[in-house]
Amino acid sequence: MARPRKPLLSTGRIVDAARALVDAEGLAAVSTRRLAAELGVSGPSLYNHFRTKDQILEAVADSVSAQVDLSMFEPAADGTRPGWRAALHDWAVSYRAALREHPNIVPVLAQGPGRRPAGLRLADAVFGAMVDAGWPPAQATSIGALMRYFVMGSALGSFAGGFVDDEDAYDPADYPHLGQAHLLAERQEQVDERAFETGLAALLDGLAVQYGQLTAGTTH
Amino acid sequence: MARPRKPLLSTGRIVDAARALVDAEGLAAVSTRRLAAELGVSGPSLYNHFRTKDQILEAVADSVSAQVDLSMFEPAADGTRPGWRAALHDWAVSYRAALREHPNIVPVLAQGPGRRPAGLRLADAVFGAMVDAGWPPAQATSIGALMRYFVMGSALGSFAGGFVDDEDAYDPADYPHLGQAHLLAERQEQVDERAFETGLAALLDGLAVQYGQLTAGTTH
DNA sequence: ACCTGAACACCGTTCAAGT
DNA sequence: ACCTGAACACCGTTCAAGT
Repeated sequence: MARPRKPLLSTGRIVDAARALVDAEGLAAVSTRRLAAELGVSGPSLYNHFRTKDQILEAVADSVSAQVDLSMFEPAADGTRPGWRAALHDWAVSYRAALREHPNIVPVLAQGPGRRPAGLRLADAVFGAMVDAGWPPAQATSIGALMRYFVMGSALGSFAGGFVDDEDAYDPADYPHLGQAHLLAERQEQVDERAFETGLAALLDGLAVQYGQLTAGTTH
Repeated sequence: MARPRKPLLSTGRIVDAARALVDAEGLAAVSTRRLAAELGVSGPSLYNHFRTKDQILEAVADSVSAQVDLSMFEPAADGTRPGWRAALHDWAVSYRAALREHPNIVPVLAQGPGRRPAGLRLADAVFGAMVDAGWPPAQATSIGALMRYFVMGSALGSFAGGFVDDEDAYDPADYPHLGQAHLLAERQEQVDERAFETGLAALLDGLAVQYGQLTAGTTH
């Protein structure tokens, strides 16, 4: 067949298949030929729907950004809003959870929103909410950036999983304090979860101090 | 020539050339053939010194980890030590500075220390210093992890540089708060620097609160 | 031990040809 | 408009052959 009466492919089908492949086998497993085979077509067919392979991966990244809950930045039905601290906390948790469901695409996401709509919506929501809460624009920008650093860093790779699960790798003569490091790998999830919550709480506590100084500065 | 009397290659020369290539043209530009050409040999020659291309990149990553200053975790000549907060601050600044000199290798570094000696030395130093400062081991682990999240996230990609430098990309109807976002790209360095310092200060302030509660708990 | 060229099984992308 | 196979210029890696 050369051209079917109904298109075999669509951008949506390609993105779904690419995301499944990335999740199952990693970024390196995604080749245009492999992805096309998964979709039952030949490799060059994809180029009718995307200009490059990179744009397919960008679309996968954006589909993951789109999963992040942003509702905490909107006023509730009764017109009230959660405080900026609570909103920021819940957003960071949702953000990290979305990335951890698709960890292999995080390096692509980490390149910034660029022109990806879901990434831009996310940046718009957090910046707008911080400004509305009384943060000066420059500080609101910093908050968007530093939260991103922390969430991306925590999702990019497991801290605990970065250590090999082999006691012999940690010679006490070379690394006197890593005697238990080989245990990290098996408690990966707990270790990373706890570090994330600890860091997030510290970050928000520290920002609250700065916010207090801000208000103090305004009053006199 | 088949085999020269003096080896043409060494692991050191290969790593230096690979790091230069990564810095100049990015990870994607590193192919075994290209790297070999840069070194004046044929592609397969590299396999006499490294088992895979990935191991070459790991070695480059470790050579960057080795640049991170760890001296703030050691006792000074007079036996005194900086406090854990000051040490952590200076370490984070040095860590980020080292990564920002070689941003293209950060995704490799972000996979964790694995068996890379400089990466393990770094993890050993910060964990040991936190325990010596009185943090319980589990919390010292969290601190190592959360500092890594933040530094890696801040080095992995510029926040500001992630936005395109094109006013038309930010339709006010879609992104009501991103009217100035196109200006971020040109102030990239300042914006990221400021966000990093703001976040680092917040993180350390927040940890200081937790440290205070720790001591309070011990006394009664 | 350390280099070479040839070879294998892949890549991303372009393009003319088909309907 | 949307698919195909053929082709181009690449990949990482293996291996027998050379000294």
